[in-house]
Amino acid sequence: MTVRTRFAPSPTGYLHIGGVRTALFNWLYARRNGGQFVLRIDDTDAQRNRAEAVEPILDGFDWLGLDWDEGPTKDAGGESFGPHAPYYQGQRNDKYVAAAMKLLETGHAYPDYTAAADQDAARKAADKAKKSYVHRGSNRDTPPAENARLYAEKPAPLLLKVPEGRKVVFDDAVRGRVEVNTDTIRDPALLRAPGPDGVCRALYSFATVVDEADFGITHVVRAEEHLANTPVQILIFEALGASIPTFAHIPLVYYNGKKMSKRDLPPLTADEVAKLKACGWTDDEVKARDDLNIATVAYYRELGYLPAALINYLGRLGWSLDDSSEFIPLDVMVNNFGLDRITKAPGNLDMNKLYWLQSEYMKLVPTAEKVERSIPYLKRAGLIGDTLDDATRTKLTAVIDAAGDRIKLFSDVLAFARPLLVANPEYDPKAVEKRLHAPGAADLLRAYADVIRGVEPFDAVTADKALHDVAAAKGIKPGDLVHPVRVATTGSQVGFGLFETLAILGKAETLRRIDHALTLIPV
RNA sequence: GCCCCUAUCGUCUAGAGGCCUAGGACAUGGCCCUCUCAAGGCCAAGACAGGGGUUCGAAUCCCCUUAGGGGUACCA
Repeated sequence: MTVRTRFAPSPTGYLHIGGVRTALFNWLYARRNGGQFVLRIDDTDAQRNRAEAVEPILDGFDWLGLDWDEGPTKDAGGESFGPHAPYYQGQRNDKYVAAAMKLLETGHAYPDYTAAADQDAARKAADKAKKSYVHRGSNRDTPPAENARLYAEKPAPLLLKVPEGRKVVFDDAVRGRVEVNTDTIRDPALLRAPGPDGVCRALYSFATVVDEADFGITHVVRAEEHLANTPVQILIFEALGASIPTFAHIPLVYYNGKKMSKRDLPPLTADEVAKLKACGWTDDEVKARDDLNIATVAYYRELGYLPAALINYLGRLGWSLDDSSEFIPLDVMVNNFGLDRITKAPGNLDMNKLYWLQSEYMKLVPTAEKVERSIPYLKRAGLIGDTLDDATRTKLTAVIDAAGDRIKLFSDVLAFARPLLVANPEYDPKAVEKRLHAPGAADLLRAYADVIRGVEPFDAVTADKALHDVAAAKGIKPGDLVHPVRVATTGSQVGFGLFETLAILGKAETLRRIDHALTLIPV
């Protein structure tokens, strides 16, 4: 039997990284075993079924490279592809109703006419007696034929008749054996009472089981929050006469020891906001994007993380390859993935470690590719137009090459490229104060300018030699000259190698900038 | 309340009775390299939640306690 896994997000308008990890495990397991990975949209909460809510999810998967074999089409227009279409639960209600009617006829389900008030009272009474409330509906013991007649006449919530005095046992692929007594399981609602449109809509647990059976899902890998309703679902599988998939409940992803709820997530740091603004974002734009937090894929994408780094990090969170591997490229992960090495305890999102992995992956990206991938960020920042002319591309390539490992995120390219791409650098007042207003700085700059005027050819090596010559002649350490020259030509105290910087600027521009910097120094 | 799950350095984890004086990684601290910033090299500090058992022997098995978490809907 081929392995078939699935991921079933609710359309909320953004893609949560906890969900991505669950999806990744499903995807990995399917790919490892030559099976299929199915994407299903759980929109039984009908009103929210809008393309705009689904799009960020599909878009995110696309960016991450997690491809699905069956499911909604990428345009998020509401269409599906695959042998079991549609893959939107909102479009599958007739199937759920049909399955429920079968259960009604076979006596596995019954309508419940219990008044809400009576149910509440019973619940409160049980609570008072320190017992768990296990709901059993009004028509539980009515003959099936009678119930079917009643239901046709007067539809009500349709409940599953949970067998009494039994144990539901299953072997969870990560938790191990789980046993639950059916006497502690309430009769769950399968179908709601008719809505305003007269339709009886399926509840999540029922819809999911019907779909799992219909899609032929063999392995249900999902978040731990679903562990508790697994016994109920197994009972539904049994009533349906469907084969029961293997379950694997993976622990949640926490942040600072807590579930990642929006209010506990940190706001964007000043550094992150600065990076976005360097990429051309306005304060209002940043504020308007309330999905920009560490729990969403959008955050990583906008700041310029590599999908490969996020995937590695998320895959390694709660799963390990062995006792020492941290850097695990996707192909290695695919070839070695198994449900048996998933941890049982929740894991905390560690931004430091993710960032470290990001830098490791970034080191491996060839310069030409870095250039290509930086283009959207540079465009947004207005540093380049719609097309990248050859001269700028050459300059940009040189910048990215010279910046090397300093570029951790694609948004970092801006900090290195801007001073060199722009007509005049912005002078950081602190840098000017410290390096240009230092005693003797102007003389040193003039001395250096005088020397390089005659240097031919002008490149990193000759610029370096010229600086050392000047330093030696003046009897100072090279560093004492490097600093003022750096600030004079880039406006900043930090950057990659000074001589690479000067080479990229060229002799004429270097001299022009030094001249300009001299005007900033009071006589 | 009731049902269920979980528990190793700050964090992610290795560990399935003796290979454990508990290994690796991120983060942290120190030193080296160095024109700044990165990168790199070396070193350091840092954990089996607590208590009972079982056993010749327990991080590993059992029980209790404690602490977290999930569920308890005509939500998903």
